[in-house]
Amino acid sequence: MPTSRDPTRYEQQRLEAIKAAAAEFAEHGFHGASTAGIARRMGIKQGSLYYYFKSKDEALFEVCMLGIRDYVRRMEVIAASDQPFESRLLATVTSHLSSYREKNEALKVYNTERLYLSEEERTDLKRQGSRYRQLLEGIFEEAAEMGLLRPSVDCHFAALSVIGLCNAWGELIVRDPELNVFDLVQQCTDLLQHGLCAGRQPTQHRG
Amino acid sequence: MPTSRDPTRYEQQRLEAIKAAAAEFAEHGFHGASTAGIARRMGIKQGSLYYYFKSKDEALFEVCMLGIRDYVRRMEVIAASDQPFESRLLATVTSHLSSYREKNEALKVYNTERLYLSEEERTDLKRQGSRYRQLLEGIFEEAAEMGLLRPSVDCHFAALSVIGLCNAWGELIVRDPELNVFDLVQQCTDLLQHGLCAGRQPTQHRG
DNA sequence: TAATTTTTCTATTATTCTATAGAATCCTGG
DNA sequence: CCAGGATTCTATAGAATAATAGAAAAATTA
Repeated sequence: MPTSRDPTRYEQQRLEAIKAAAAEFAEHGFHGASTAGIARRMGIKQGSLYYYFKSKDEALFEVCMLGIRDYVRRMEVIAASDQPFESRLLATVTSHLSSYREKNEALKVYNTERLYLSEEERTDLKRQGSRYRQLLEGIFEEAAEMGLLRPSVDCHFAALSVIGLCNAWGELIVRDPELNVFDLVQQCTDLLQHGLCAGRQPTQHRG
Repeated sequence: MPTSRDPTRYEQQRLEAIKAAAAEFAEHGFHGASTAGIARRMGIKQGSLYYYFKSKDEALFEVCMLGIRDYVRRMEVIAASDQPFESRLLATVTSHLSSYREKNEALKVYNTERLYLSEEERTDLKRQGSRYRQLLEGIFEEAAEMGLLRPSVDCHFAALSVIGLCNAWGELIVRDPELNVFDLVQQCTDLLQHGLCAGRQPTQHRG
């Protein structure tokens, strides 16, 4: 007997279904994927899937949610920490790229397929995505106030560039299992650091 | 009567068909797009499309080819020019981002849908894509030899990062018509320049 | 204008796939 | 073992859509 807050078998299986859907959507895209394929990955029949999902759309929504949830959560932690800017940037890139190596197909699906959801379904997701960006942007703003960034750098631009660069490498990581994520994290962080930060001397420039 | 090398009406219309397919694939993805939708954009009926394409797959292939052809061509020009490194980097970013603003939906389709093509069809495209990357990598290698890059920077990584960053911003450019591409080009180039290049003093280091 | 070629249309086939309904099976507690 | 609920299966309805064939229309040439 499961105690009051163990996951039900239903809940467990539903999670399996979401993961199976994530894999299928990541491989074939939402429209190219079939419910039969998802079911096959779970070892059940196509019709049985509808015990866990109301529709294929709902499956996509759940996959996207799964993809972004942890991702945002980790950023919450990084943003809330009192580490210096450089460490936070490193942590952000590490978290982001590791997500992809951990076969987080759901994150890839979130990135590439979410726009096929209905307007309403997307607003929920947008909240999460925006939160991520804002947290990251906040980190840059703090750094900017401390004079750590070059004055010409726009924080909004910086945040989106970090996300964009990491997603681009993420796609490559998913496709090529040989890629060394550790090296990549170093190189990306290095690129961003030099690209965004002021030189060695903190440029104690004050208007 | 068209002279010996004017485009035939057939060729013109076929190009229209490819563009219509590009728009449809860009909006709905390859599998989500319908041949009826492509035909509607051209103002013809669904069945008539097959006068120009053997199959939907062929349409995708042609769209991808259209997307990457000019793109590579422009890089050929940039790579062959004798301008200094900084100008070439700027030109690369400008060319890349402008492609997206010019509603080059085909390039977006190339980026996101090409993996749904058959193995053989993809090899043709891969040649083009690799060429682009190699040309860009070559530019970085030249710069490295001249000591313009920080020694820790890997040229392969640099090239892929430029492409990745530009594609990421490209997606945003396509979705948001308000975005000022000119500003963006500046900011991206700035980020890359500082991120990859050695400091002001060209580090006249010689082994 | 008549003949011929090019282009488009209509109608249809064949297939695929989502979603549903109800039967069958499995599991659990009594 | 039995009863009742949870889970999965089979079968199918219903819709969408890629691709084909042959007729029709439009354009071109003689």
